[in-house]
Amino acid sequence: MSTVLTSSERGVDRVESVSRDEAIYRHIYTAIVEHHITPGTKLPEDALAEVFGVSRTVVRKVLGRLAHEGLLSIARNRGARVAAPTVGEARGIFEARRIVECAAMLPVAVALSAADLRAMRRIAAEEQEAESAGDPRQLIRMSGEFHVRLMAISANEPLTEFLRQLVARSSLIIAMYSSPGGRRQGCHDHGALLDLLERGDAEHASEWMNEHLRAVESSLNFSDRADGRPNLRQIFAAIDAPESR
Amino acid sequence: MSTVLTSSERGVDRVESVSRDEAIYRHIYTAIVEHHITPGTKLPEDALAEVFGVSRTVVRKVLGRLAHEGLLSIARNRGARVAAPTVGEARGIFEARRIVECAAMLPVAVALSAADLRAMRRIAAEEQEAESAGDPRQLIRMSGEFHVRLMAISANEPLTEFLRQLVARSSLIIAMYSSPGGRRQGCHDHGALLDLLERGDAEHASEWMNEHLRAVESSLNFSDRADGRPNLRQIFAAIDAPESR
DNA sequence: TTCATGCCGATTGGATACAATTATCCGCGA
DNA sequence: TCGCGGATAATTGTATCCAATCGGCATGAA
Repeated sequence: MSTVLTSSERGVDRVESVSRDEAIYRHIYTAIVEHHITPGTKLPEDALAEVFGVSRTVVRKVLGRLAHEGLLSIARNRGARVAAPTVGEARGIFEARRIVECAAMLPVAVALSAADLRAMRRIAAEEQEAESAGDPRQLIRMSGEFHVRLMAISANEPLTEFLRQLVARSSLIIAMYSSPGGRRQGCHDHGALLDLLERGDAEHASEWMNEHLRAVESSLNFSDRADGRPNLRQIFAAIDAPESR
Repeated sequence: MSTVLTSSERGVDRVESVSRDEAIYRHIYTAIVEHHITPGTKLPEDALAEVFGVSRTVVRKVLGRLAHEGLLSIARNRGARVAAPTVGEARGIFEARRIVECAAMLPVAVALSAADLRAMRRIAAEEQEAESAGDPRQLIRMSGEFHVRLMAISANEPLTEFLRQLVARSSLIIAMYSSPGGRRQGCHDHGALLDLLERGDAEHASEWMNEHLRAVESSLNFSDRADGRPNLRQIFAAIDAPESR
């Protein structure tokens, strides 16, 4: 536990230009987005500082950034926790994605080059591979990558950055609300969207995206755990009946 | 210069619940957005710490937040400066606003209540007052307020927060590129948009917003100063001709 | 048994000290 | 006179220290 990661384990020496802050940021970011740590998990400054071999100062900077992106929630004097979006927040995030991603299909279709299309098809293929291989972690990574890279084709930096945050938070939402029995959220083939864009049919691409995001959202199970803390009254109302029988 | 602001000057004691960080953040934020400090101005940690009567630690935290919102640019070991968006960045920001604000007109029109409409009309009226009074600072504040509050009606927190950042950065852009001779950017009457929304005509509201934002953008003068540093070649190419004449 | 209260350990917030990097200014040489 | 180093001052980056706050636990009373 007290072992300090080597620089290769931290992935620092691979690209020398990446600062130490950035490397630590990516570590925690990836751990959250890829479900290595679950919503609600506490992230004590001391422990992180020890793990990464730095002082709390730099850890706090990184935590502040992650909190600003909505991946952590920091309560004063109570430290940082992996964010646990409420149902309301989750709905808001998906609504924002629908508005932004659908509207962006027009500029994306306009800017789409042959090279872009090739790169996107490659990502879609890797996504399919991950699905057949039953690798949910890789699947969620490539699915997010697909949406963000698609937006990046619009060459609009603010929108792309915003969507990156929304996609990351979507991953949190999936960690919290994905129903075990529900079908995989990646089952929709992103290739169909690329076909539409290749034809320059931004109109239908936008509609496709809208339905896609709605499908992902409705595959989630928002009813189990109520907003905020669990709704004890509702839970025990259901349990009492069998006992009294 | 070395005078520490009193708590009333900092606006802290008005609302006791606002933390010190937040108060300092708002001070700097307002100073930037309302053009009290111009793009490119350096903000040394020491000086700010002295002015606000805190240590560099808290100043640094606030600066980091502002940088993350795109209002400051921080270069390593070179400190923070008020951001100076390039022409490309400026275009990207306005494009993002068009995409987001136009698409949001539908949910806004759906959610619009009578109280919302009243509040928005009040803001539009204050905007008009500021314009007739020739108070550009108040005008830019109310214009930004109008757009953000309008988005807030959609009750979508991520989108509203994103737009708040875009509007703040738009203020920076106006500070850099507004042509002195050009007509005031607030000349478009926001009341017309409210009329459309009152009728529930989201379609035309969206079109109106699109044209409005294009009008604001085209009232700017992007040709004078080129991207990044001044394009010397272009400048001297224009100057050489008269000399050789 | 259960709830309230007070103390103690643990963790975070903020300030200061020190290290590292950069910018500036001055002198030197071409 | 202009350009080029080099030394120094200024500013930022990081670590550590101390104070403040919170949560947990034990104790005691109802």
